[in-house]
Amino acid sequence: ENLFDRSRMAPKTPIKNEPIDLSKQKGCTPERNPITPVKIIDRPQPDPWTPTANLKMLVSAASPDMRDREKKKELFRPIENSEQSDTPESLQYDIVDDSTVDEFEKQRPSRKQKSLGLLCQKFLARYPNYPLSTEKTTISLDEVASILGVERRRIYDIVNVLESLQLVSRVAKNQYCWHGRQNLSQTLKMLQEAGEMQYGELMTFQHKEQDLEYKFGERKKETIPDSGDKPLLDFSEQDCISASANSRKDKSLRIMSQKFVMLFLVSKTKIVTLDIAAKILIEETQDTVDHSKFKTKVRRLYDIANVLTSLGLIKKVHVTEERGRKPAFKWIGPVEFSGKTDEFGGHSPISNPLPGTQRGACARYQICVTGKQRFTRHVSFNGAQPCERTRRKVSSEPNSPHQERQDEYCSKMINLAAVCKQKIEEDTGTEMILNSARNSSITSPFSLLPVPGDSDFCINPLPQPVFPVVQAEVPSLSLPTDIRSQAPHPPAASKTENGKPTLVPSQPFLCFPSSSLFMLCSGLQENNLSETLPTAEDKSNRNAEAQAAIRPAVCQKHSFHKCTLPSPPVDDEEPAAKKQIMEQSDLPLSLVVPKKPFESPKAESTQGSGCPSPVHLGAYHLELASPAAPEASNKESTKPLDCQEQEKRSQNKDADEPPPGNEHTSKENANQPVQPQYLYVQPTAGLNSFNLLFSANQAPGAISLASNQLPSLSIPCVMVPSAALASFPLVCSPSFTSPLSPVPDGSFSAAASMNFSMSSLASTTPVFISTTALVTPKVSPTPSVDPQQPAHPTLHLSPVLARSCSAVKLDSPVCMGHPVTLLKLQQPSSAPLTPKSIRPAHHEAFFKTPGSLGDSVVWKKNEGNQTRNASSVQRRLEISGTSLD
DNA sequence: CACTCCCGCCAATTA
DNA sequence: TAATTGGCGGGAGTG
Repeated sequence: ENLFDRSRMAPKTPIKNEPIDLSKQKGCTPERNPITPVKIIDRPQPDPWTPTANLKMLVSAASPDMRDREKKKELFRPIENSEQSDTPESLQYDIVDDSTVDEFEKQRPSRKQKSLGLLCQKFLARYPNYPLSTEKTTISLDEVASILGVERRRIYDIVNVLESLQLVSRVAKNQYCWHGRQNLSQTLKMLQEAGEMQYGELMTFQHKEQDLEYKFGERKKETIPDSGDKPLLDFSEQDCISASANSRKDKSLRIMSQKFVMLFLVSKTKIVTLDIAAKILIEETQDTVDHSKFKTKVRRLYDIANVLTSLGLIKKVHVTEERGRKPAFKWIGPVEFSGKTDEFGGHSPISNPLPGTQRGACARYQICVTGKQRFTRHVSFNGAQPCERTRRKVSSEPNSPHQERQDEYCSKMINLAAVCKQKIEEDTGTEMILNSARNSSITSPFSLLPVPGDSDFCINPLPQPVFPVVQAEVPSLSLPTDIRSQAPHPPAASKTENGKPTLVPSQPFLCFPSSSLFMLCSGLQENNLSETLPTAEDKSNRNAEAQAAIRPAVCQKHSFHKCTLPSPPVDDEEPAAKKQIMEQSDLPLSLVVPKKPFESPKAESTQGSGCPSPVHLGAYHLELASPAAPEASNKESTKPLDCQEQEKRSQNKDADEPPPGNEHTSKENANQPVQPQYLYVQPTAGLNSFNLLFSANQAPGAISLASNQLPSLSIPCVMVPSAALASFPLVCSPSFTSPLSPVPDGSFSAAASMNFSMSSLASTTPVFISTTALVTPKVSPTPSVDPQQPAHPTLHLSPVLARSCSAVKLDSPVCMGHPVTLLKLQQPSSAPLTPKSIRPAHHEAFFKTPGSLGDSVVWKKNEGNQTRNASSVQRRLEISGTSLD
């Protein structure tokens, strides 16, 4: 509406106003830092048009500033008027015309005219929704305040909310940078994910407020330790600035705004009543529940709601309940964030390389979970060092071997993934997946794994056993040492698709924006990590050979779809067309087929997936590679595994393994230890910071072809911020780490299902996930193996996951990051930790918030938040939870 | 009267 | 110390 009006208005508005209007509209243009445009007209009439105005004038008279403002207001009016005239239907404006202005009475700005919402509209009208990426529009608070004729205080209200959605960011003292809605979708996605973590369960029951409240109450208890106000996502952090700034009290308005939005995104009904929102927000805060607090909260919510309404994200509605009708707001903004291309387009700041570069200190994390979902986060480290470090490494190591190996692994992983997908599809049914995908609520936050929810993931059933390999081409961009170069991949990849369309017609695996995915398979179980590493390298060498084998990976369209372009950083964006293409078939992902021949070549690649992000792997890449390599390094792993085989294996293992959770224990009894496989995803442009490691092991198991059961899928994955990697060589150690545990594999598989907690992600802290405690490279043998072992001392996260994983948070809560978060995947065997674990995770869990909530209680959470988060995540992951079924 | 939510005091933060 | 930010809640406008 605004636009509409504006367009009309623009012409109309008198030149004088121009500074204002013009700038706004066209404004996209360059920064509009109009020096101080305002003055222009003003001087003119001081007369107050309304009595009130007079009073104000008098009152404020004291300060010259006020006077100016008043003047400004006057100036502003014309604009307002014009709007009105344009849109008569709209609110009632007393003022019809400038002429009318004369009359004070009429004019007297009604309260509505001064409403924050209207003010916000005016504010928004000044800036383009989708400013050119190249142009940075800066907003001067003073200027805006004067132009709009309001006090700065009001502008803060608006800006704070906008900032929470990243429509603007504060760059300096009175200066804000206008981003427009470019990132809105991403931001919303993030919030959604975060919200799911936090409120997912609650929202499930949202329709029943009572339930909600009830749950909330429960949750409250659980979460007490919660980080509290800390913003789940402190977008502001993206700006490095924030790092230091975090300190600031809490920016409640911003945080509240984010939380409020989260509630909508998580809510199935998309309707949130004010009182519930207020209660939730208050409780989280742990504030006393006193009535005054509540009232205050509600006031704030109105403020926020007004702004959001202006943004067209929500609208006011009323819900009637027994008690009567309550004010509520309905989300009318985008519900699904598939990552619209435009949104993610390179334009988006996030994708934009600049941010990264600009802020040396900040590491940016972008994760494209399912292709659809992409999570971006900027993390700021204490120093810039991390970044540099990373770079250095990258530059320093161009090693191909690792990559190659990775490729192999990747291929395996891919296969697994494919299988998993299939499974998922089978289990869940594509439709469901899609649906779920649509519902933001369903999607699991941060889960890297393909979640049933995600459409992206849809897997096509592989008629045949999965093949190990598929390789996707890696975009040149991606790795300096391009894998491709190392190993010539047969163009075949595409062929693979062609050839075996059946296999993977649409399996989407994971879509990563990043250019490359690596799958690492480690074979072994037996090797210690340390050993592994070396081996991996060795293998890497081998890889070259293997590479020959590699096939081009096929990307599934579906998966890609969602992936769309993650607007990767700048560096190399490929033309859109190209991108698309990539999506379909070439993914940046490079999947390497394991050398081993197992099986059929066909396998599939389908997955592929990747999102095309072009981009720079650069520094990260190297880092990743190195670390990954080690993991990958299992000799065994090298072999390509047949998907099926793997599955079977896994299944077998599962079966073997006592872990309670596994429902789907495979029928097959092969006891082979599963080789741990990892899928390594390089952080490409899109992913910048995140490295993902997936353990293939489980996947296979998880995915039992035979079984339709969802649960089967568990893919272990680890996300690690590149930075983290830099610091830490390996992130994940699946079971293999310990030769100790033969079982481990199984366990690992169990572990496979991963959950990420938002918090963890959010936090700068790197996350480590391992079946065994990662921390110590050496794994304690015992733990893993022993099925009977009691739960680890570590916390149990979610009931579901718990069995498979325990997350431990070393340090601080999410935001802060420094501390490393460990997620320990418990080995299945050991898993039995908690009774909970026993419970099998069901697919459903994904879709629904499990009643697990209750279970959640179990958590031990040292750290409320993370724990909590983890749990929620885990729940989602459940699916993956191999062992489960 | 219940909703809304404007207004601006004033404390916390910054510059 | 001055300026900027922004929490907060009184209380007024609306319906």
